[in-house]
Amino acid sequence: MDIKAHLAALFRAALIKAAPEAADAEVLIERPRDATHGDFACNVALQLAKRLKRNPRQLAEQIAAAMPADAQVAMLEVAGAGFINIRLARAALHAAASRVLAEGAAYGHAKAAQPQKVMVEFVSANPTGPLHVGHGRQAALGDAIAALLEAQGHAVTREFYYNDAGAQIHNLALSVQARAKGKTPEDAAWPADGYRGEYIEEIARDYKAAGGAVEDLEAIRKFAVAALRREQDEDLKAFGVKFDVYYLESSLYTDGKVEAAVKALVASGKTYEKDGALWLRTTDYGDDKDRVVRKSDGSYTYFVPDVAYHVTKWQRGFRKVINVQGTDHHGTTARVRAGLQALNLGIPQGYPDYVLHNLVKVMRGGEEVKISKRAGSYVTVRDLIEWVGRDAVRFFLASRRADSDFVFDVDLAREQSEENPVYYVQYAHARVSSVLRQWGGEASSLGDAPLESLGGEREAALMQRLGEFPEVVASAARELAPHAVAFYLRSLAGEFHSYYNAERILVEDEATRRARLALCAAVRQVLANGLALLGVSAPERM
RNA sequence: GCGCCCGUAGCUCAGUUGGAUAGAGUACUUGGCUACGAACCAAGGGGUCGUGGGUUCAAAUCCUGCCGGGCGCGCCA
Repeated sequence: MDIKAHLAALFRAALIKAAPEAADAEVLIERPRDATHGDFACNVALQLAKRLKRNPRQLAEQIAAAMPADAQVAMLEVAGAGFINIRLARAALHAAASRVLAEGAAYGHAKAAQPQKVMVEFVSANPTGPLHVGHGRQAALGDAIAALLEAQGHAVTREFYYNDAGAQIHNLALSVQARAKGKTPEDAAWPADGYRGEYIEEIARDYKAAGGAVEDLEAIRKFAVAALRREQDEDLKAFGVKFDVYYLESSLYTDGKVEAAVKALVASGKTYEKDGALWLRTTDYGDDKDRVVRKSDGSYTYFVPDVAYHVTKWQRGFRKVINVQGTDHHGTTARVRAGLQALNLGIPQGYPDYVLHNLVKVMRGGEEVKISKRAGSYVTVRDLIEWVGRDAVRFFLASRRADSDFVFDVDLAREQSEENPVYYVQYAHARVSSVLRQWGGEASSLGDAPLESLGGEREAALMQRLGEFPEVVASAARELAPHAVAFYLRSLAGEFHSYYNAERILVEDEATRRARLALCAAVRQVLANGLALLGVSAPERM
C-alpha cells in the first residue's frame, strides 16, 4: 500500500479512540515543507479543534498516544500548534530506493484506474511562417503534458491542427507572389495583410527556380504551404516533438463536417437570423455574446470549423481533450464550449480542457526582441535552439507555470549556459554514470544490494526524495503542470551533488560500497525518468 | 468600459484544495580540488509576498476595494 494511505489509516484508527465523535473527519497526510519536522505530518488535530471545542495541542497529544504501533514509523511527535510529525523507519526508506531499481524506467509511472483515450492538441500553427517562441512554449508544455498523462497510464494522441485554406493562406500566397514579382515589404503595393519575413523571399526564389508561373496564385499557394509545412516539421524535429495526427481544417469542409455542424446547430433550435446572418445563441451557455455562424455573404465564420473540429475529437472517442494555446486565444474557449453544448451530443460542459499560457517575452541586450528578421515578427524556435541548445530551451520553457509571464533572457541563458538548471540536472546524471563506469560492475546487479548501511542524513533525504517521485508525476499530470517535474529534478540533483561531495561512494567496505552505488543508480534512474518526461536528454557524459 | 491572466529577494522564478521561522536559482561576499567528474560543494548578507480592508486558531494562498502590467472583446482567423 501507498505509505500515505497507510499512515492515514493509522491516524483514523487513533482518531476513533481519541475522539470518537469525529471519527468521520478526513485525515490528510502531508509532507512538511521543512524536512526537520519529519517525513510526514498530519494536521487533523488542528482541523478538528474548533469543532470539538478542544485545545488543539492536547487533542494532538491524545491522538498521538492512541496511534497503533507500526513497523514503518520510527518517530512520532506533536509539534507546533498541534501538528503530529512522523519520521519513517529506515526500512521504509530503503524500500523506496529498492523500488526504483526494481521498476527502472517504469518507476514513476502508474496504471490508471480507468485508462482513457486522451488527446493533447498543441502548437497547431498555421503554415504561414516558421514556429515562433510562443509555439515553442506550447510544444514544450504540450509534449510534457502528453508524456505525463501517458505516465499515468492513459492512451495519448498528440495532435496538430492547422488551417491550410483560409484568408491567411491567401495572404501568404499573395506575399510570395509579390516577392516573386520583385516587390519588397517596404513597397506601397505590398499586400495589405502580407507576411514580411525573409522566408517569403526564400520561398519566392525557390518557386521561380522550380519554374513556377508568377501569375498562378493557386500554384504559389500550394508551393508555399508545402514549403512551410516542411520547415515547421524541421522545427519540430529539432525540438524533438512528434505528432501522431496532423488534422487539416480544409478536410472539415471536404468531408462535409462543417455543413453537418451547421445543420446540427440549426436543428438545436438555438440559432436565429439577424441582419442577414445566422447567429447561435451561445449566451445560453455562458458566452458573453452570441456568435455569427453564417455571414450575410453566405460564408461561415471560423467558429463553425472550430466546433466541427471539436466534434470530431468527441466522435473519435476522446473523452478527455487538452488544448494548449496562448492566452491570446482565451476568447475562443467559451464559444467553442458553448457551440458543443448547443449540439446536444452529451458532451460535458467543461469540454475540452484548455491550458493557456501567458506570452513569452524575449530579452536580449537589455531590451525586448520583437522582430526576428527571419520570421518578420517573433523570435523563432530555431533562433532559440541555436542560441542556447535544445535541451536548455525545452527545460526552460517547461520550467514555468503556464500562466506565468515568461521572460526569456537570451543573454542570461547564453552566459549561464554552463550553470543552467538543465546542465545541473544532467550533470548529476553524468556523474553517477561516471562513478558506475569507475566501479566497473553491472548497474543491474545492484537491485538486490542490501541497503542497511544507508543511514546518514543525506542518504535518508535522498531516499525520501526518490520515494516522492511517483507523487510528483501524478500531481503534475493531474494539474497539467510539467514545471513541477523540473523543480523536483532540480531538488533531487541538488541533494545528490551535496551527498556526492560529502561522501565517497567507492569505499573499501563492499557492503557499504554496493549500498551507496545502489542509491546512486536509483538517483540516476529517477533523473533519467524525469528528464524523459520533459523531453530532455540524460547524457552519460558531458 | 467589460472579461480573463499576472504582481513573492537586485534579476529569473517556486510555493495558492489555508498550516509551523516565506524557498530555490542567479548576482554579490568568503572558503573547499595530490580520493569516485569543481558544469560541483559549504557558509553569509538580501523580503511591508503590489496595496488597504475582511474571514480564520492559522492567509503569499480564500473574499473584497484600489494600483500596476499583459491579453481578449469583428458578419477577421
